[in-house]
Amino acid sequence: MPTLLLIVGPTGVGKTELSLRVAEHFGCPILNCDSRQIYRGIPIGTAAPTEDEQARVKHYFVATRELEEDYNAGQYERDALALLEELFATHEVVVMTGGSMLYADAVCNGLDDLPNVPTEIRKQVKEAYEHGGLEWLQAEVQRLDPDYWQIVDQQNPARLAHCVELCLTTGKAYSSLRTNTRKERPFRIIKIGLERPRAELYARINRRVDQMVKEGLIEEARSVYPKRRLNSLQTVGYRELFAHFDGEYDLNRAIELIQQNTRHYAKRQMTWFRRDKDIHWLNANDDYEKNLHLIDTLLGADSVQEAYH
RNA sequence: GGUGCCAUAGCUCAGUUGGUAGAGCAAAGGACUGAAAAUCCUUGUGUCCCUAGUUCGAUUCUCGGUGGCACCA
Repeated sequence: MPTLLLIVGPTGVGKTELSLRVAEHFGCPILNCDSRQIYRGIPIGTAAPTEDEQARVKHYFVATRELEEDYNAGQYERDALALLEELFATHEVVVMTGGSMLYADAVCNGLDDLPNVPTEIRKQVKEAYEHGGLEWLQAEVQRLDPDYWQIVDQQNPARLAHCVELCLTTGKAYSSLRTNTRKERPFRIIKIGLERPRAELYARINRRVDQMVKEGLIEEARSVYPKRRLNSLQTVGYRELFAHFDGEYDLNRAIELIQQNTRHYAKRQMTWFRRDKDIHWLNANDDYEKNLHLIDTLLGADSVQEAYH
Protein backbone atom coordinates (compact mmCIF):
# COMPACT_ATOMS: atom_id res chain seq x y z
CA MET A 1 0.00 0.00 0.00
CA PRO A 2 1.38 3.45 -0.87
CA THR A 3 2.32 5.71 2.01
CA LEU A 4 1.62 9.35 2.68
CA LEU A 5 4.33 10.57 5.01
CA LEU A 6 2.99 13.65 6.77
CA ILE A 7 5.53 15.88 8.49
CA VAL A 8 3.99 18.42 10.86
CA GLY A 9 5.21 20.76 13.55
CA PRO A 10 4.85 24.37 14.64
CA THR A 11 5.99 27.15 12.38
CA GLY A 12 9.73 27.71 12.54
CA VAL A 13 10.58 24.31 14.03
CA GLY A 14 12.57 23.23 10.97
CA LYS A 15 10.09 21.22 8.90
CA THR A 16 11.37 22.46 5.55
CA GLU A 17 14.89 21.06 5.74
CA LEU A 18 13.83 17.75 7.27
CA SER A 19 11.16 17.33 4.59
CA LEU A 20 13.67 17.99 1.84
CA ARG A 21 16.04 15.38 3.21
CA VAL A 22 13.26 12.86 3.64
CA ALA A 23 11.98 13.47 0.12
CA GLU A 24 15.49 13.15 -1.29
CA HIS A 25 15.93 9.96 0.69
CA PHE A 26 12.80 8.42 -0.79
CA GLY A 27 13.15 10.08 -4.19
CA CYS A 28 9.67 11.52 -3.91
CA PRO A 29 7.97 14.90 -4.30
CA ILE A 30 6.62 17.15 -1.52
CA LEU A 31 3.03 18.24 -1.25
CA ASN A 32 2.81 21.55 0.49
CA CYS A 33 0.17 21.67 3.17
CA ASP A 34 0.24 25.32 4.10
CA SER A 35 -2.78 27.49 3.50
CA ARG A 36 -0.70 30.58 2.71
CA GLN A 37 2.31 29.25 0.83
CA ILE A 38 -0.19 28.04 -1.73
CA TYR A 39 -0.69 31.66 -2.86
CA ARG A 40 1.48 33.44 -5.39
CA GLY A 41 3.07 36.75 -4.43
CA ILE A 42 3.83 36.31 -0.73
CA PRO A 43 6.84 33.98 -0.56
CA ILE A 44 8.91 35.91 1.99
CA GLY A 45 6.31 36.37 4.69
CA THR A 46 5.04 32.81 4.41
CA ALA A 47 8.53 31.26 4.41
CA ALA A 48 7.68 29.38 1.23
CA PRO A 49 10.24 26.94 -0.20
CA THR A 50 12.87 28.88 -2.14
CA GLU A 51 13.90 28.29 -5.75
CA ASP A 52 16.92 26.34 -4.56
CA GLU A 53 14.79 24.18 -2.34
CA GLN A 54 12.32 23.58 -5.14
CA ALA A 55 15.20 22.63 -7.41
CA ARG A 56 16.21 19.92 -4.94
CA VAL A 57 12.74 18.36 -4.72
CA LYS A 58 9.63 18.73 -6.86
CA HIS A 59 6.99 20.65 -4.87
CA TYR A 60 3.24 20.80 -5.35
CA PHE A 61 0.80 23.42 -4.09
CA VAL A 62 3.40 26.17 -3.74
CA ALA A 63 2.45 29.52 -5.29
CA THR A 64 -0.24 27.95 -7.44
CA ARG A 65 -3.19 30.16 -6.53
CA GLU A 66 -3.84 33.85 -6.95
CA LEU A 67 -4.42 35.98 -3.86
CA GLU A 68 -7.90 36.76 -5.15
CA GLU A 69 -8.96 33.13 -5.14
CA ASP A 70 -11.10 31.94 -2.26
CA TYR A 71 -9.36 28.71 -1.52
CA ASN A 72 -10.22 26.53 1.46
CA ALA A 73 -9.66 23.24 3.23
CA GLY A 74 -12.40 21.44 1.33
CA GLN A 75 -10.89 22.30 -2.02
CA TYR A 76 -7.49 21.34 -0.73
CA GLU A 77 -8.80 17.93 0.27
CA ARG A 78 -10.12 17.30 -3.23
CA ASP A 79 -7.03 18.69 -4.98
CA ALA A 80 -4.60 16.79 -2.78
CA LEU A 81 -6.45 13.48 -3.10
CA ALA A 82 -6.58 13.77 -6.88
CA LEU A 83 -2.89 14.55 -7.04
CA LEU A 84 -1.96 11.76 -4.64
CA GLU A 85 -3.77 9.24 -6.80
CA GLU A 86 -1.59 10.31 -9.71
CA LEU A 87 1.62 10.37 -7.73
CA PHE A 88 1.08 6.99 -6.13
CA ALA A 89 1.07 5.47 -9.60
CA THR A 90 4.82 6.08 -9.71
CA HIS A 91 5.85 6.59 -6.06
CA GLU A 92 5.58 4.29 -3.10
CA VAL A 93 6.00 7.19 -0.68
CA VAL A 94 4.93 10.82 -0.94
CA VAL A 95 5.84 13.49 1.60
CA MET A 96 3.35 16.09 2.72
CA THR A 97 4.43 18.93 4.97
CA GLY A 98 3.09 22.20 6.28
CA GLY A 99 1.61 23.84 9.29
CA SER A 100 -2.06 24.09 8.36
CA MET A 101 -3.61 21.61 10.73
CA LEU A 102 -7.07 21.67 9.23
CA TYR A 103 -5.69 21.09 5.73
CA ALA A 104 -3.70 18.10 6.87
CA ASP A 105 -6.68 16.68 8.73
CA ALA A 106 -8.87 17.20 5.67
CA VAL A 107 -6.55 14.96 3.69
CA CYS A 108 -6.09 12.40 6.47
CA ASN A 109 -9.64 12.15 7.82
CA GLY A 110 -11.80 13.94 5.29
CA LEU A 111 -14.28 16.76 5.71
CA ASP A 112 -17.99 16.29 5.20
CA ASP A 113 -19.35 16.95 1.73
CA LEU A 114 -20.64 20.47 1.89
CA PRO A 115 -21.58 22.74 -1.00
CA ASN A 116 -19.59 25.87 -1.71
CA VAL A 117 -21.38 28.88 -0.32
CA PRO A 118 -22.51 31.17 -3.15
CA THR A 119 -20.84 34.59 -3.09
CA GLU A 120 -24.25 36.22 -2.81
CA ILE A 121 -25.11 34.41 0.42
CA ARG A 122 -21.68 35.02 1.89
CA LYS A 123 -22.08 38.71 1.20
CA GLN A 124 -25.59 38.77 2.63
CA VAL A 125 -24.52 37.11 5.90
CA LYS A 126 -21.50 39.36 6.19
CA GLU A 127 -23.59 42.50 5.82
CA ALA A 128 -26.23 41.31 8.25
CA TYR A 129 -23.49 40.55 10.77
CA GLU A 130 -21.96 43.98 10.31
CA HIS A 131 -25.31 45.59 11.07
CA GLY A 132 -26.69 43.22 13.67
CA GLY A 133 -23.46 42.16 15.30
CA LEU A 134 -22.80 38.94 17.15
CA GLU A 135 -26.35 38.99 18.56
CA TRP A 136 -27.78 38.64 15.09
CA LEU A 137 -25.59 35.62 14.32
CA GLN A 138 -26.49 34.04 17.63
CA ALA A 139 -30.20 34.54 17.04
CA GLU A 140 -29.95 33.12 13.50
CA VAL A 141 -28.14 29.99 14.62
CA GLN A 142 -30.69 29.43 17.40
CA ARG A 143 -33.47 29.78 14.87
CA LEU A 144 -31.96 27.81 11.96
CA ASP A 145 -29.98 25.13 13.78
CA PRO A 146 -30.80 24.77 17.49
CA ASP A 147 -28.76 21.56 17.72
CA TYR A 148 -25.62 23.27 16.52
CA TRP A 149 -26.27 26.12 18.93
CA GLN A 150 -25.88 23.64 21.78
CA ILE A 151 -22.37 22.63 20.76
CA VAL A 152 -20.91 25.67 19.02
CA ASP A 153 -18.59 28.30 20.50
CA GLN A 154 -21.37 30.80 21.00
CA GLN A 155 -19.02 33.78 21.04
CA ASN A 156 -17.25 32.82 17.84
CA PRO A 157 -18.54 34.83 14.86
CA ALA A 158 -16.61 32.78 12.29
CA ARG A 159 -18.26 29.53 13.39
CA LEU A 160 -21.72 31.06 13.70
CA ALA A 161 -21.48 32.74 10.31
CA HIS A 162 -20.40 29.50 8.68
CA CYS A 163 -23.40 27.71 10.11
CA VAL A 164 -25.79 30.42 8.94
CA GLU A 165 -24.25 30.41 5.47
CA LEU A 166 -24.70 26.68 5.08
CA CYS A 167 -28.23 26.69 6.44
CA LEU A 168 -29.18 29.36 3.93
CA THR A 169 -27.35 27.63 1.10
CA THR A 170 -28.77 24.15 1.65
CA GLY A 171 -32.08 24.87 3.33
CA LYS A 172 -31.07 22.30 5.96
CA ALA A 173 -29.58 22.57 9.40
CA TYR A 174 -25.81 22.67 9.21
CA SER A 175 -25.54 20.11 12.00
CA SER A 176 -27.54 17.63 9.92
CA LEU A 177 -24.81 17.77 7.27
CA ARG A 178 -22.10 16.86 9.76
CA THR A 179 -21.56 13.12 9.82
CA ASN A 180 -18.69 12.89 12.26
CA THR A 181 -17.20 10.02 10.32
CA ARG A 182 -13.66 9.49 9.27
CA LYS A 183 -13.15 8.73 5.61
CA GLU A 184 -11.14 5.74 4.48
CA ARG A 185 -8.14 6.52 2.31
CA PRO A 186 -6.63 4.19 -0.26
CA PHE A 187 -3.17 4.76 1.20
CA ARG A 188 -1.35 4.40 4.48
CA ILE A 189 -0.72 7.55 6.50
CA ILE A 190 2.30 7.94 8.75
CA LYS A 191 2.47 11.15 10.77
CA ILE A 192 5.75 12.60 11.93
CA GLY A 193 5.87 15.57 14.28
CA LEU A 194 8.94 17.73 14.77
CA GLU A 195 9.40 19.30 18.17
CA ARG A 196 11.93 21.36 20.08
CA PRO A 197 11.96 23.18 23.43
CA ARG A 198 9.61 26.12 23.60
CA ALA A 199 12.24 28.76 24.38
CA GLU A 200 14.34 27.57 21.47
CA LEU A 201 11.39 27.60 19.09
CA TYR A 202 10.46 31.13 20.11
CA ALA A 203 14.01 32.35 19.65
CA ARG A 204 14.06 30.84 16.15
CA ILE A 205 10.76 32.50 15.31
CA ASN A 206 12.01 35.90 16.44
CA ARG A 207 15.17 35.47 14.41
CA ARG A 208 13.29 34.30 11.35
CA VAL A 209 11.07 37.38 11.39
CA ASP A 210 14.13 39.64 11.52
CA GLN A 211 15.54 37.67 8.61
CA MET A 212 12.31 38.08 6.61
CA VAL A 213 12.52 41.84 7.10
CA LYS A 214 16.09 41.80 5.76
CA GLU A 215 14.96 39.78 2.77
CA GLY A 216 12.33 42.33 1.82
CA LEU A 217 9.16 41.51 3.74
CA ILE A 218 8.21 45.18 3.98
CA GLU A 219 8.41 45.69 0.23
CA GLU A 220 6.48 42.48 -0.33
CA ALA A 221 3.73 43.63 2.02
CA ARG A 222 3.62 47.02 0.33
CA SER A 223 3.19 45.38 -3.05
CA VAL A 224 0.06 43.55 -1.90
CA TYR A 225 -1.22 46.34 0.33
CA PRO A 226 -4.01 47.34 -2.10
CA LYS A 227 -5.42 43.83 -1.72
CA ARG A 228 -5.26 43.92 2.06
CA ARG A 229 -8.92 42.97 2.49
CA LEU A 230 -8.54 39.58 0.79
CA ASN A 231 -8.79 36.49 2.95
CA SER A 232 -5.45 35.30 1.65
CA LEU A 233 -3.83 38.32 3.29
CA GLN A 234 -5.37 37.85 6.71
CA THR A 235 -1.97 36.49 7.55
CA VAL A 236 0.63 37.08 10.21
CA GLY A 237 3.35 39.34 8.84
CA TYR A 238 1.06 41.22 6.51
CA ARG A 239 -1.76 42.46 8.73
CA GLU A 240 0.74 44.01 11.15
CA LEU A 241 2.58 45.77 8.33
CA PHE A 242 -0.67 46.96 6.77
CA ALA A 243 -1.59 48.55 10.10
CA HIS A 244 1.87 50.12 10.22
CA PHE A 245 1.40 51.54 6.70
CA ASP A 246 -1.87 53.00 7.98
CA GLY A 247 0.08 54.80 10.68
CA GLU A 248 -1.20 52.78 13.63
CA TYR A 249 2.29 52.15 14.99
CA ASP A 250 5.94 52.36 13.99
CA LEU A 251 7.92 49.72 12.17
CA ASN A 252 9.62 48.34 15.27
CA ARG A 253 6.29 47.78 16.92
CA ALA A 254 5.00 46.07 13.78
CA ILE A 255 7.97 43.69 13.81
CA GLU A 256 7.45 42.93 17.51
CA LEU A 257 3.81 42.16 16.82
CA ILE A 258 4.70 39.88 13.92
CA GLN A 259 7.04 37.95 16.20
CA GLN A 260 4.45 37.76 18.95
CA ASN A 261 1.62 36.70 16.65
CA THR A 262 3.83 34.08 15.04
CA ARG A 263 4.54 32.71 18.52
CA HIS A 264 0.81 32.63 19.23
CA TYR A 265 0.27 30.76 15.98
CA ALA A 266 2.94 28.21 16.86
CA LYS A 267 1.29 27.71 20.24
CA ARG A 268 -2.10 27.04 18.64
CA GLN A 269 -0.50 24.56 16.29
CA MET A 270 1.06 22.71 19.21
CA THR A 271 -2.31 22.54 20.99
CA TRP A 272 -3.80 20.94 17.88
CA PHE A 273 -0.96 18.46 17.34
CA ARG A 274 -0.85 17.40 20.99
CA ARG A 275 -4.30 15.96 20.67
CA ASP A 276 -3.43 13.80 17.65
CA LYS A 277 -2.19 10.52 19.10
CA ASP A 278 -1.11 9.20 15.70
CA ILE A 279 1.84 11.57 15.51
CA HIS A 280 5.29 10.11 16.07
CA TRP A 281 7.44 12.83 17.55
CA LEU A 282 11.03 13.50 16.53
CA ASN A 283 13.46 15.87 18.18
CA ALA A 284 14.46 18.69 15.85
CA ASN A 285 17.88 18.84 17.50
CA ASP A 286 18.76 15.27 16.58
CA ASP A 287 20.83 14.94 13.44
CA TYR A 288 19.14 14.14 10.16
CA GLU A 289 20.77 10.72 9.93
CA LYS A 290 19.18 9.67 13.16
CA ASN A 291 15.75 11.04 12.27
CA LEU A 292 15.87 9.52 8.78
CA HIS A 293 16.67 6.19 10.34
CA LEU A 294 13.71 6.52 12.71
CA ILE A 295 11.44 7.35 9.79
CA ASP A 296 12.74 4.36 7.86
CA THR A 297 11.90 2.18 10.81
CA LEU A 298 8.40 3.62 11.08
CA LEU A 299 7.75 3.01 7.40
CA GLY A 300 9.29 -0.42 7.41
CA ALA A 301 11.52 0.94 4.69
CA ASP A 302 13.07 -2.44 3.94
CA SER A 303 9.78 -3.62 2.55
CA VAL A 304 9.41 -0.37 0.66
CA GLN A 305 12.75 -0.89 -1.06
CA GLU A 306 11.88 -4.47 -1.87
CA ALA A 307 8.74 -3.30 -3.55
CA TYR A 308 10.86 -1.41 -6.05
CA HIS A 309 13.04 -4.39 -6.98
C1' G B 1 24.00 69.07 48.05
C1' G B 2 18.44 71.04 48.64
C1' U B 3 13.16 70.43 47.57
C1' G B 4 9.16 67.77 45.45
C1' C B 5 7.04 63.39 43.23
C1' C B 6 7.26 58.13 42.55
C1' A B 7 8.41 52.76 44.17
C1' U B 8 2.20 47.30 43.87
C1' A B 9 2.00 40.80 38.94
C1' G B 10 7.13 39.62 33.58
C1' C B 11 5.55 45.09 31.62
C1' U B 12 2.25 49.65 32.09
C1' C B 13 -0.57 51.09 35.96
C1' A B 14 -5.23 51.22 39.33
C1' G B 15 -6.56 50.51 44.42
C1' U B 16 -6.97 49.58 49.67
C1' U B 17 -11.16 56.36 54.14
C1' G B 18 -5.49 51.01 58.00
C1' G B 19 -8.42 44.52 57.93
C1' U B 20 -2.34 41.56 53.14
C1' A B 21 -4.96 43.68 46.33
C1' G B 22 -6.96 44.07 40.54
C1' A B 23 -7.19 45.82 35.27
C1' G B 24 -4.87 45.97 30.35
C1' C B 25 -0.85 43.80 27.90
C1' A B 26 2.60 39.70 28.10
C1' A B 27 2.55 34.47 29.32
C1' A B 28 0.22 29.64 29.95
C1' G B 29 -3.79 26.05 29.00
C1' G B 30 -7.86 24.79 25.73
C1' A B 31 -11.44 24.53 21.48
C1' C B 32 -11.48 23.74 16.32
C1' U B 33 -15.47 19.94 9.86
C1' G B 34 -14.64 24.90 3.49
C1' A B 35 -11.87 32.28 6.35
C1' A B 36 -7.69 27.75 9.82
C1' A B 37 -1.10 32.00 9.58
C1' A B 38 -8.50 32.44 10.51
C1' U B 39 -11.82 32.64 14.74
C1' C B 40 -13.01 31.90 19.80
C1' C B 41 -12.83 30.29 25.28
C1' U B 42 -10.33 29.84 30.21
C1' U B 43 -6.46 31.24 33.79
C1' G B 44 -4.13 37.04 37.86
C1' U B 45 -0.43 35.50 45.43
C1' G B 46 2.46 39.15 44.21
C1' U B 47 8.48 39.63 50.16
C1' C B 48 2.27 45.83 47.57
C1' C B 49 11.24 48.58 47.76
C1' C B 50 13.90 47.97 52.89
C1' U B 51 14.30 49.18 58.29
C1' A B 52 12.06 51.10 62.62
C1' G B 53 7.69 53.40 64.87
C1' U B 54 2.23 54.27 65.86
C1' U B 55 -1.75 50.48 66.01
C1' C B 56 -5.27 44.73 68.06
C1' G B 57 -3.64 44.92 62.88
C1' A B 58 0.59 48.67 58.13
C1' U B 59 1.06 47.48 51.37
C1' U B 60 -1.81 51.94 53.13
C1' C B 61 -0.03 56.65 58.35
C1' U B 62 5.02 58.61 60.52
C1' C B 63 10.65 58.71 60.84
C1' G B 64 14.95 57.00 58.41
C1' G B 65 17.28 54.39 54.28
C1' U B 66 17.82 52.78 49.12
C1' G B 67 16.61 53.43 43.95
C1' G B 68 14.28 56.37 39.94
C1' C B 69 12.36 60.98 37.87
C1' A B 70 11.75 66.38 37.95
C1' C B 71 13.09 71.12 39.49
C1' C B 72 16.60 74.26 42.24
C1' A B 73 21.78 74.89 43.26
